Amino acid sequence: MGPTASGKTDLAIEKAKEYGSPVISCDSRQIFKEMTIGTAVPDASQLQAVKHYFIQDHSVTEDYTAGKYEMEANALVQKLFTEGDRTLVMCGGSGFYIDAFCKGLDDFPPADQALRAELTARWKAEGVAALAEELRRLDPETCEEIDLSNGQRVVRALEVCLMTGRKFSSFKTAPLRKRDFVIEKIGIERPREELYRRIDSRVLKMIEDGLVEEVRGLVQYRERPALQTVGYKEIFAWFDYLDGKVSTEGWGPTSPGDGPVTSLERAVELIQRNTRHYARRQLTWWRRDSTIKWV
RNA sequence: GGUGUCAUAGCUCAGUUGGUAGAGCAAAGGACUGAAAAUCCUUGUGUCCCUGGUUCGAUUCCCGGUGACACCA
Repeated sequence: MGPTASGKTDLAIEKAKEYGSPVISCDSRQIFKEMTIGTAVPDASQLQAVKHYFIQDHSVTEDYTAGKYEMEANALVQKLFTEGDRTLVMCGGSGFYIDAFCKGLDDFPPADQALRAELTARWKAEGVAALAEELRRLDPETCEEIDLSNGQRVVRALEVCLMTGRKFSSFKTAPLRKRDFVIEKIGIERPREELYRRIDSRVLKMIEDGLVEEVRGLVQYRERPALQTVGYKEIFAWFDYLDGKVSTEGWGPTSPGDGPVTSLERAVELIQRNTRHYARRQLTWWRRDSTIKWV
């Protein structure tokens, strides 16, 4: 594991060759087959060098989730282990997915998309406070735990309460799943300045490689969760500007204070900045995990 | 060369009827149980361009300087 642009792909392939293992990707965006340049999937020669799993094998039209990944990845790993006593290499930057794989999620029900859409619409129209109030009636314990200004969290908690007739908090009691294999976590660490330089130049490279064209081909899917992704949402916002649409509906393409994306140069700046923000969030996630060996 | 305007946080700027100042962005830290590259929370002392003057007190008013911009020659 490691923040974006830290060099995970190369290290993973090197290690996979060393152990005679495939690479099991643990990346919430490289899993989508329609996204290539903006997610920095391994290139053709890298994919040829070592067998990869969970790289571009689901469609952006699917609602892929950490829960699905936990099940699919564990099933795969069980199968690979039965084929021999071996060391397997997993590689990725999605902290939530990594934890779902390593520690498991409790038995929360998956989302009801219709209900979620309804609640999300209410969040946008009435504000989080209205939903938080309703959640307080149904599940006061959860209200004490989660950040009530976080719309996504409130929507999910409320969604589970309404779907099941049970409190969201009542699902949270199960002990962590035990895995019958040993996990060794290795994280790539780089000086912040160097990481940021790598991010900036990689974004430039993506543009050179044709990111804009890739994004243009995906406009029909822009509302899908998969496309709420750094590198895509900023270019969608630029397209909006070109089309004369200053305001954007639904998912925010950029922060409210950013203003309209008036040029490709501006889009690139925002992608670079948002990627740096993402890298910081990754590092924050991992900082509490003392079992990671940083190299 | 002349006239005018401006000079405040890394950036863009607000403000102080004279009592040493605050927003957005950046940056840093944090949260995270099926949207997670998502979503959300916290953190703002800086020679208020420099010199001198007026004043109990100047970043604020005045003189001069420097720089930027605009207009006129």
